[in-house]
Amino acid sequence: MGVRKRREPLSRDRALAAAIALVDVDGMAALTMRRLAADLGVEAMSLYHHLPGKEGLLDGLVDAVVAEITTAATQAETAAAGGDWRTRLRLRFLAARAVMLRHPWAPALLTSRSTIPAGVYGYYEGILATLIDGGFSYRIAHRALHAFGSLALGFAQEVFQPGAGEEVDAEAAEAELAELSARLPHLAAMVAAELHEATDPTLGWCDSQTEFEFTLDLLFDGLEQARDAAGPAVPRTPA
Amino acid sequence: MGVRKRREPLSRDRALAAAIALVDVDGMAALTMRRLAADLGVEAMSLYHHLPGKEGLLDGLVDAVVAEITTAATQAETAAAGGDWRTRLRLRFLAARAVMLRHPWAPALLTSRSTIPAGVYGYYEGILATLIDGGFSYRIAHRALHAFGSLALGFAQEVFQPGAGEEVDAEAAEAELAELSARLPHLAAMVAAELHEATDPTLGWCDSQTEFEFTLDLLFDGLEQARDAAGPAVPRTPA
DNA sequence: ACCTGAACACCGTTCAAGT
DNA sequence: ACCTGAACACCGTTCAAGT
Repeated sequence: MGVRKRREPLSRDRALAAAIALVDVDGMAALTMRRLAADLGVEAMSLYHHLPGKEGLLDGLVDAVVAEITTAATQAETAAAGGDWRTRLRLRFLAARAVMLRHPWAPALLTSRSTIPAGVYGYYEGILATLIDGGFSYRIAHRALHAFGSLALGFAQEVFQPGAGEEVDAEAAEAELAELSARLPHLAAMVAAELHEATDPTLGWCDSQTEFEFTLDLLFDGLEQARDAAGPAVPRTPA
Repeated sequence: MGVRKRREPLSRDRALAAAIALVDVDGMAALTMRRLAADLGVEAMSLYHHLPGKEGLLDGLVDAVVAEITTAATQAETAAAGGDWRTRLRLRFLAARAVMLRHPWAPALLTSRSTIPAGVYGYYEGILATLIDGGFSYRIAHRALHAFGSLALGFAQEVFQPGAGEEVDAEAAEAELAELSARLPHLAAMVAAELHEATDPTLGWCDSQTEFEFTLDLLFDGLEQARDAAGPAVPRTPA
């Protein structure tokens, strides 16, 4: 509270840390050069001495998130060293997901950038190493990377999910369901069936954690079969 | 050419059509109220009589794309009426993909919106009908929808793809590959292996169409097994 | 009713000036 | 070297005025 004291000089890292704190709380739309500067107790133009403009700031945010993912995922994988490729990748992806849950703005930002963040190459190298170690050919490992898509970075395309700002009202959900059943019978039946089994009878009935892991297993199973159908292409190094 | 003649009055549909034409050519960043108005031969403020601001304009774009997907996918599915669920869904998703290829800006826009476009409910109803007809329970069909994710709308999370603006230079690719092999051996080996088999020896060696269909098959296979493991929950209507 | 010009409150950014 | 204030060229949008 009160006047902000400026103890340490401005720096790129300090600016990025403040930017992340800002968007974590107030969202991406609140991130302006003027606002970020104000949070740092500095004038907007000072930022340009440490960051190459707004676009460079966003690149910095992406790099920071990728670094956070890499660290968390590597740590998770090494904790499971010696395990099979499935559990090692699973732990990786779930660690990445934990990072994404801390930074809800990250998926949209990551997918909006047109250039590949340099850090993801290192991240994919780790995933690839696990796959090759698991007996996959480069061909199928390559396809696996594509198949994982955003799951490898800890998030799924959530097109079918109520907006974050939308309050879920059980009564309104009930009414909407009745209206739905006439026009969209299967969708209404599905929601009704799932609501019946859910502990929390609202429209927010999708357990994204469960869905995330289910899709992961689906892909793992399929890839395992693709691997065994083709036969091992890269011989394991003798122990 | 020369002076633009204004024959028909401004309308929401005419504004949206002009907006789509604009972003198809010049990209999302070029879409401003002033620019759109100029393209329509009108003043920026006139747009507000037919659209509720910029945000409403973007919602309109989303609705238009979803409508285009729904039309194309429904048409594709009816052309395959009587086929099995896999080929019906496959044709749906590939039709949606064709729409996305026409509108490269659409994936980022779709994923950036926080509210669900109303039109997607109808689209998912169709997918769901096919799944239920294919012998799936609502439970697994629900998970299938999540597993498909953005694939159902015709696009994959392309985090691992060179930027659209980046020119691919074969010589530079070779040099980059050499640098890569020291720091990222598996990634370099994978690229080298895939380059060797590719007809077009550049860094743009990922065939996104093939990858799209591969992932689709992976998911279809997995879902089929999940269905058969659980047994049919919804009895087929007698013929 | 539909369209307009001027104006307002914001942006990101340039630039010459401070220390 | 690092920071600043004023200014510029943009935004989306409001509003009173035109027809």
